[in-house]
Parts: sequence; C-alpha cells; structure tokens
Amino acid sequence: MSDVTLEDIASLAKRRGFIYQGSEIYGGLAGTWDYGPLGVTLKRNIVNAWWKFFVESRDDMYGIDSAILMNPKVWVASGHVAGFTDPLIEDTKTKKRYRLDHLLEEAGVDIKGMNLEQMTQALQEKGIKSPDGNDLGNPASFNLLFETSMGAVEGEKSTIYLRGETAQGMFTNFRNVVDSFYPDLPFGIAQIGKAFRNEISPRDFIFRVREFEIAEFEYFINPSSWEEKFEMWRSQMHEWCNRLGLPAEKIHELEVPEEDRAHYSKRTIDFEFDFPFGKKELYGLAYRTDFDLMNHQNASGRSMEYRPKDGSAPFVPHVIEPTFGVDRTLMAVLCNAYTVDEMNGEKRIFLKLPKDLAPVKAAVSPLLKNKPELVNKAREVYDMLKKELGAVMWDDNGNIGKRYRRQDEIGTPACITIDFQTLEDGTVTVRNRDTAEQERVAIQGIVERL
RNA sequence: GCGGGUGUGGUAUAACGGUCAUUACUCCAGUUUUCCAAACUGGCUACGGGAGUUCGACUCUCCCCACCCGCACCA
Repeated sequence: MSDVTLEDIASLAKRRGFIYQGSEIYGGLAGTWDYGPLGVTLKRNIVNAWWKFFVESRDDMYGIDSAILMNPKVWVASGHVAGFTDPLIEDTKTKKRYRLDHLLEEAGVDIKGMNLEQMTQALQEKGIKSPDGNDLGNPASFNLLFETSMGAVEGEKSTIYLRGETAQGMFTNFRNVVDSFYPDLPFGIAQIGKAFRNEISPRDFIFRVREFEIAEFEYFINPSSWEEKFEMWRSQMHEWCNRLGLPAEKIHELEVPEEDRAHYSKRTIDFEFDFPFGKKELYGLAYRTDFDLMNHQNASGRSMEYRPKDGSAPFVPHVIEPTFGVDRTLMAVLCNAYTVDEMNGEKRIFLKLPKDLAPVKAAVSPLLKNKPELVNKAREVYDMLKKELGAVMWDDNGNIGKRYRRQDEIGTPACITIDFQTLEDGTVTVRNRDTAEQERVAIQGIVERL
C-alpha cells in the first residue's frame, strides 16, 4: 500500500502501545520517543536477532558494551569536537541557509584548519554572496555533540560529551580486546547502544531523533584486503535486510560521493529504504581506513599496532564499519509490515511482522467468555503456551472477530481459540494473521505449529 | 535554526466569545454472542502550556512547547 502515511503508522504505534512521544504529559521533548510494552519487545527482538546474526553466529566477532560517557580527549582525537560542527550562514533575503565551508570551497578557499572566525573573515575578504546573489548574514555554528558536565561541585565541573556514535568505544577498546584474546586478523568488535546528537531539526517520527540506538561493529583488517571485506559486509547487510523481511526492491544502495563523505571515510555506501515519506538512509557501510586508530595512537601515545602471528611487520589495522540504526530498523520493519486489505467490506489493518520479530507470538481466547468450561480450558492452554513461549497474550474481550482484529493490529501471527469441540476432542482452531484462515490442531501440536 | 501550517478524550473529529464541550471508534465493567470490529446497558478519558484582552476565552492577541510541510542539516 503506497498510500499509507507516516501518521497512520505513528497513530497505530501509539494506540497499540509501541511508541509514545517522549515526555508527552509535559508537552514533549523534541527528538525523543519512548517505547511502550509492545515496542520494546519488538525492538529487543530486532536487536537480539542482530546480535545473533552478526556476533554470536560468527567466530571473528567480539561484543562489548562501552560507557556512554568518555574522556573528552576521545572526541577531540576522533575529530568530532572539530568536525561535528557545521558552520551555517543565512541568505539575508531568501532566508535560506548554506554551509559556510561549502561556499568558501566553491570560491576556491582552502578552509583546512580554519575556525569559524577565520572562515567569516575569508568570506568578507572575498565578498562572497549567496548563490542567489544576496548578502549573507552572520554565521552560526552547530555542534552536534551533546554536552553535559561531570562533577557535583559547582565551579569544579568539567564539560564532557554524551557519545555521538558508539564506534569510538570499539576503537578505545581495540588494545584491550587484542590483549585479552589476540584474535587473528580480520576480526571485529561489535556494540549496540545509545548515541546522542543535537540534531538541528528532529523529523519524521523516530527517523531523525536526538537520542537513538545504534548497532554497529568495526571490522579490523589488513588494508590490502579492504575491497574484498567491504564486499563481504555489503552482501551480509543485504542478507540481514532479508531476514528482517524487508524486500530487496525497497532497499537501495547509494554510493556516497567523496564530497559528501564523513571526514574519516574513503568509501561509503548508504543503504536506503523506501519509507512512506521517501527514500531515506537506513544503514551505512564505510571504509574508515586507519583514521581512528591512528588518531588514538597519536593522541594517547598507546600503540595500536597489530603484530601478525606469522612474524611479518606490525601495522595499524584498517577498518570496515557497517552501522545500523536500530530505531530506523524498527521503523522500516513497521512500515513494511503495515498492511491494509478488505474483509467483509471492511478495512482490515494488520502488521505482517516476521514471526521471530512479532512482540506477541500467539493469543489465546475462549470462543465465549460466559461459558466457564470454555474459559477454564482456554486458561489451561494459555498457561501451557505461556510456559513454552513466554510472549503469549490472553484475550477474552468482546467477540471473537474483535479479538482477531486487535491481534492483527499488533502483528500476532496466530490466534488460538478454544470452542466446544475442544472439550470433546482436544483440538483448537489456529487462525492465521495473514490469510485469516483457520485450521484445527490438536493441543499437543500447537507449539510446533506456531 | 528560518519560513508556512496545525494543536479538542487513547485514535479520528464537531461546534461555539456565555448552561454539563459534539460524534464515531477504541478502552473498561456487564448482558448477550457456537469463529472475523454484531447488538444492548453503564463507565473512564480532552480544549498543548503560560500570560493578556473581556463581566466571561477552547474560540481573540502575545509568548513558549510539540508536531506536520518546505529550506538547511543529517559522521
């Protein structure tokens, strides 16, 4: 359905307990969202699948969980304190904003190492106008790093940053992991966790937010093999999308041209997804070279060299970095799952979630709730399934059709109904979410059917 | 951050400078119901926040906040 809007999805997400606006009772806080009971389960299912696929099932991957707060020197060395800042300048007439550094570059100015003041001066000396030929106002710079302060005593506090990416935790622990395990090259260090960015304008539901979750890993390689490893992860990323049930035709690769690439990247491919509001970045795959390890080696004085076991010359490994926005993943999964079809002349909305991602695996209902013998039997089945599967829901509200529709909206793959025949022959009906078809199954065989 | 728009129960909405703020669905309790949002009864829940104008503001003005669209940004 192409006419499904983001509002439809956000509305259902709220109504059914997936995603709420952050701090809602106080009018909200821009760029923050809270996950409700079903949302957190869905997210956890995604994250667990990711960890299983990229970490646990491999023998060249090492998981870590590093601190959100890091020594500020990390962010200086990584280039984020300087490079995370965008100098913007406004056309005084059209009110359009432009990147000051871009305008200068176009005018042939070498801006390397310039601060905002120097750039402003260069702008004035050159008499640069906006692309529309108008005067430019005063530049302002936006640093996307979130600042906070450490220390409880006023006046003795020091400014530190909430991490803007999780990657630096992998780089700062490179030495530790090598010392603990001495893995063969290539190997990776993976992490899932929160990152924070002072986005200028959060947008599009949970797509661009100020606090978000990233799953990513740094894959350390011999630079001579970078192209081969890059290709390997490229295809693994497609395989991952496939496992999420995201159709290949909705995933698009974008070769990021040099001028748009991050300061550390020698090659970047964006994986874009067809969201209801357009084709937008979902994942990134970057060849970060030895940029980060070299910077940390220089700044910390600690060696980042890897000593090959065959006795060949030590070197600082290069890095391939696949990065996955967890919230964006969840959003893509939701958008992709949202299905509208017709049933008995009425609109039926259901979430066609892959079984292993669905927050509720099955719902159990007595056909009628005023017949104690049905309710008791249904309770029995429910207790049994709850023990086996965990994520099972009891539902006896309204009539049976209503329950089916309710479960449809939260993507429950199967509904199990206990009726009078159950009391006689021990079979139940299992109703399929996607086809709405039902099938009689013996109670003993339910678990295998789900 | 700029320009434009929007803001009424959980969701979607109506109206009005002046009694208890409308309706539908959802949700909850109950009656009923032998498989796809049936019916009936009852119930919870809203004017985003703050100032101001006014005898009286959900309605008019201003400020703030959030969301939507465009620009810009998006490591």
